[in-house]
Amino acid sequence: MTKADTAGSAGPSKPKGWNKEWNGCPVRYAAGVFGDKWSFVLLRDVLLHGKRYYGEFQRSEERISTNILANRLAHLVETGMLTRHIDSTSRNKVFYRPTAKSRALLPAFLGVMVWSTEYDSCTEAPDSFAKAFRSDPKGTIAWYEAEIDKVDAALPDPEP
Amino acid sequence: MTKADTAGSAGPSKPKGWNKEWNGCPVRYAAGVFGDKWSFVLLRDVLLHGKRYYGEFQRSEERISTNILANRLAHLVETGMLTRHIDSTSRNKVFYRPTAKSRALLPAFLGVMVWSTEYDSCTEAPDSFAKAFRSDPKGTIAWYEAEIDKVDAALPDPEP
DNA sequence: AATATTACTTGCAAAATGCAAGTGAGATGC
DNA sequence: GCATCTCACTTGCATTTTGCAAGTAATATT
Repeated sequence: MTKADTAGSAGPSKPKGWNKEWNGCPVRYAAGVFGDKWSFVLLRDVLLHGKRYYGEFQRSEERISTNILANRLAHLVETGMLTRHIDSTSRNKVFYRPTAKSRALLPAFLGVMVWSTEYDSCTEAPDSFAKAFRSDPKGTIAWYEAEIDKVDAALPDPEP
Repeated sequence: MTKADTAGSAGPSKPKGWNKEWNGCPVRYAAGVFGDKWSFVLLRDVLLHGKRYYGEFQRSEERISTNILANRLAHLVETGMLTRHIDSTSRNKVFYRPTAKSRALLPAFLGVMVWSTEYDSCTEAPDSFAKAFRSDPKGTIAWYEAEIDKVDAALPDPEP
């Protein structure tokens, strides 16, 4: 068994309620896919911060522990939010790419950010962001989509 | 000490990372406020299903256990998403009302629902919902806002 | 006065999380 | 060709959170 095949084979089990019965209702479904702190933060890293490599996620400022990171990445792959690839230029590295499904979350995600900048008194997001999104949501979404495309275009050929 | 004063005084402690350091970044802030299964589902009940009373939340189909329910309601009150009131017509009952802050989440919330209806193959949401939101987001939001107003208008005079 | 409701609280077992220390495959240096 | 390093996880164990069942106190009902 190679290292690349073992991902998600062990470690902590999934959070409660992340089973087949936890869908049907759209809110419940969403909660099952990204309704926990770490999945949410990882999606941010992928969609907004251009992070793709395991090591990049690990180094992000929230300091997720490595077993939870592995578990959540596997969960996001399982739920079709990310795809996992071996870096062809350095076969011991792995990267994760957002899928159409996770990219389709961008509008809602940005909506949440606008809400946060309005209600978090210590927000670090510039006022210009909320302003831009409110005056031209489609344009703002398109800008983020383009950024994602740029990041993915710079990645090596995905191996599997 | 009266019963009405004891809410949130004990029970399980808050989930990790729900402290003062977990803000700044808008995504982290949002995760701190409603980035867990139960808070998310409770907000759905309040914003979309017109639920207001402790007993109503308890009876909703996900069967939240009563200690977690009390804990999450207290958390949502603390974070300014809900206000807690004693029912003046039956002083052993308590209801919770959405604030401007939680109502401001409606657009993002509905965006998430549209996403779910698109990607959950067993979604129970009608196709008409996503269609309506996509063709007229503002109108759809306004409709839900009006529903919330109706529910709140039917409530007894809030006591404290 | 007795019983029922309602909104929680408490105790305990089960599960998830966090941390530190592995492990094994592939890259790198010499 | 072998030691060393990097990288992506895994494992074990202590701590924390969750879930369940059984209270409890205040108010309402009969």
